[in-house]
Amino acid sequence: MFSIGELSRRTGVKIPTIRYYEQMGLIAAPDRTEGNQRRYSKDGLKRLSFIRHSRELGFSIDEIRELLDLSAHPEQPCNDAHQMAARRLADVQRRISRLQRLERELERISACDAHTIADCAVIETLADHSLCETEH
Amino acid sequence: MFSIGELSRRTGVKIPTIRYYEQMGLIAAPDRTEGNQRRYSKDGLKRLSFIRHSRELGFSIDEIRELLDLSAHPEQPCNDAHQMAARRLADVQRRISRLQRLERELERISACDAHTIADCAVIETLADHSLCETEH
DNA sequence: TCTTGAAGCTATAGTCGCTAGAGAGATTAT
DNA sequence: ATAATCTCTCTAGCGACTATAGCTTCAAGA
Repeated sequence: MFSIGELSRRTGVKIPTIRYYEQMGLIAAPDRTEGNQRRYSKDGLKRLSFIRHSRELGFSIDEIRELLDLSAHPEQPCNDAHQMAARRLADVQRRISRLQRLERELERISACDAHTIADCAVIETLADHSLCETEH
Repeated sequence: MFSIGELSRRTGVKIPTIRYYEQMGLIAAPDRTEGNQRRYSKDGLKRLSFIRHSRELGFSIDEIRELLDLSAHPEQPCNDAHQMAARRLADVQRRISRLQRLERELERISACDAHTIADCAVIETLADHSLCETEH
């Protein structure tokens, strides 16, 4: 049995966030002590780890809810789960290539060595979109 | 002179977002028609393009405010602007490498070809963090 | 000139995923 | 017993928008 602080330490999820997840229905309301404090079981710990990990991978709260529903029916086909992972993957890849374009442009901007704003590339480049290497 | 809709079309910034920027003090309140509708000048267009472009590069509203302040004083040194670009760049690079780790993990997850949830990698992998290749 | 339909106005509330604070009560260690 | 630390609920705030309702104005055609 863990207190909420203990659970927080073990999962790396902040205390208010745990309570928020409970409110959102992602985790069940746990048993309470006589003094009304939450006490979590190993199961609660596992579920929260699942959630944390999924969030880190970029799944939204709603998607995690779906995944949790899926995992509650282990006899069913896992197509849905795979589709979700594939969507996540595609999204992550899109974000990567977008960021790489930004990286190139910021590198270009940073390379300038003018001494006053008047002839400095940062403002110039940001002001005039047509100067960009790539569209975004 | 552009209407707000025209400005929106030309910059790709949505109408409510333009009004929001005005409220936040990022763009000046423009002149109005007799009937109280906003009318923008070329300058307004330029400024909004600057803002849009900066947002796309990941600058926050506050950072953009700073950049706009800087550009209003072109006689000053541009160190600040460069520092901001450099910070942005470092941040973008961090985000890229983080996403690349997620990409690898999601690829691994998606590669599974089980037929039911019970022996499917998605849920498994998400549930047990220790299975991850890398820490995150 | 009149009419009609698109576009614009303000104000308010909602989104997502938390995070922070106040003020009270519970638990734990000494 | 007491002090220090945790935890409780409730409310409000964050950033950067987005949506809605109910109204007014504009521009183009008849």
